[in-house]
Amino acid sequence: MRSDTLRVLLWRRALDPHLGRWSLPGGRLRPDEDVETSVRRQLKEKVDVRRIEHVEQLAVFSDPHRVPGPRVVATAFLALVPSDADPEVPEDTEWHDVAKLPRTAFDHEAIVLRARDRLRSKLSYTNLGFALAPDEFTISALRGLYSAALGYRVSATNLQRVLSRRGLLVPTGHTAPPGRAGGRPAALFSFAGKGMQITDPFAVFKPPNR
Amino acid sequence: MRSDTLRVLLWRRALDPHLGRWSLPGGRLRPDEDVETSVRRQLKEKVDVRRIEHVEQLAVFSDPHRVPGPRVVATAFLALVPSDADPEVPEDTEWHDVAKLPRTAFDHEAIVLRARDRLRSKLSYTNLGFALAPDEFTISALRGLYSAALGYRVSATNLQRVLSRRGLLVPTGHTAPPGRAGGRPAALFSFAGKGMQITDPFAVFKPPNR
DNA sequence: CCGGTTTTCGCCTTATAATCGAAAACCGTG
DNA sequence: CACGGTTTTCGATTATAAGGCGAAAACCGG
Repeated sequence: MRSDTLRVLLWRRALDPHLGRWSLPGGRLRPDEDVETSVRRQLKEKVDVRRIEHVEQLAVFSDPHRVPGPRVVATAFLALVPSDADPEVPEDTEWHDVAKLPRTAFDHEAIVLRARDRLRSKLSYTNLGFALAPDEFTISALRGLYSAALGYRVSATNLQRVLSRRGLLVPTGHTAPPGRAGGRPAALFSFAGKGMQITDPFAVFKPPNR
Repeated sequence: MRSDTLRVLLWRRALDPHLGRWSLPGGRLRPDEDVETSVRRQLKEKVDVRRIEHVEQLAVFSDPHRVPGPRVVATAFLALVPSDADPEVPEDTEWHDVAKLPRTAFDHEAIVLRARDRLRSKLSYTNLGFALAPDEFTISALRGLYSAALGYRVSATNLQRVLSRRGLLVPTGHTAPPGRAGGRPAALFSFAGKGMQITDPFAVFKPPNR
């Protein structure tokens, strides 16, 4: 996630099935690890991504013909890094705007879109924003992130109020330097916690009392 | 799902790792099928379940030690049948109350609980009720189903209003025979559609206008 | 016809989200 | 240093969704 675009880390395939096309980082599962530790290992190995704030299972992709040759079952994951992390990426690896994906290898485009959809819905009913935002941020910066991820303009006013009421947003007291064009300096905020947690408005039909 | 309890179909293992314990139906993935068709096949083969109204991926369970011996990666699914289906089950297979699970094989208890949680949350923000309810039902019957699945008493009044406003509930015009104790005969309803669809109140932060 | 029972419906309250506009706090310039 | 231009912030108001409650409706058996 850079400033105002939702992005995904892809790398050019160096091997032959679909050589040269962009593909998601990944690799084989070792016999002594579960899928999540495998994913974390692969991210550390192949790309230098520090500060992975969130990792979650996305879905299994298992179409017998999703890759040429013998069938390969893939367990796709969604992993998020803050917008200010934007790490050095190794050779043949680039961040791509999810809205303008290049030609991808295999079914990776479908996987990316699924991940995007997952992110979109979870942004609304969880605190997942913490995984995209820097440690400190202004409301309008946050607005930018949410807009980019969700795909539509969100109101800064409303975003602040909703997140505040949910107790997710805490003011740091600090204030950001005003932009080159002047304007009131923005207050800095940070997210309350770091693990993902859903925000109840879920349990419609109400738990007994409360 | 029987009347007022959330239930899961388990069968006694006939083979040795954990012989005799209750386990989820399942089996190996064939090289020419994807995981979902595999699940549907297995359900048809091993248990005579007609009217499977919903099937969705739950999660991958891949702990290296989840089963003794060489590691087995499992892709767990959530499948739902209407409460009135309650099919004939073959030998060594039984419906078990999810609230009072017996000793299960491997990590199957964890899987069942995960499935239960998934069902619970989706009941609130999707039309997934259609997969649990008969084609026609009274509001109080539906209330029973939701209460059992969610684990807390839901108000029939509110349930009806919420589902109606969402356009999920349509009156059939028919009316159910009153119970043995008398009382006003209940109107019969049915769900609007059959595929799962999420009910927007999701997109908080608002799509532009509307 | 009458009490007992269950369902249905309307009215009211609460919670959450969205809209709007004005005030606050900064810039650079004359 | 007052001024327009700019961006952020905040309060007041409206809209929408959900929950509580009780009265009315519609059936039973006697």
